[in-house]
Amino acid sequence: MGYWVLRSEPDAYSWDDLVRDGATEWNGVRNYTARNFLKEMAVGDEALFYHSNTEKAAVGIMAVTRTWQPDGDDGKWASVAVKPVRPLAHPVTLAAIKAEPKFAELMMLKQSRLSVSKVEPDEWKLLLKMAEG
DNA sequence: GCCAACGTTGGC
DNA sequence: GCCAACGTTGGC
Repeated sequence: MGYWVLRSEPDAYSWDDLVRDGATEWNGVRNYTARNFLKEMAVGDEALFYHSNTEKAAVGIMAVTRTWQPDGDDGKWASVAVKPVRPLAHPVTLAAIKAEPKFAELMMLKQSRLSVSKVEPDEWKLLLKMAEG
């Protein structure tokens, strides 16, 4: 089971949009590192939906429902299908993540511009604890 | 193949 | 609105 963070500007596509849609194709990623992570995703992997820019907080949990398929015409890019699992009881803000020493190695902090990043299992547990504990 | 210039992104 | 980080592009 893999764990991920998927970032989106809520003005462009938000958690509420995903809940309304019931599922979505996570496409439009145009960064090779992020693309490679999309290709690693397996059905059943879980991902936090992070609202960048205006909100700067993780707000919900998604599940991967289909592995990658080509995105765009040139065959270089990839997208996966996701669905909402549940909202977080308490959104986990970027400030809270930064304040926790155990997240020193968290990829979304170390590579702050990456729209798709990986989460280690122990990091995932702690994130959920902060969100729901 | 290297590296400077440039564009984009995201946080503040 | 600004700036830092970083990926991409283009000239050599």
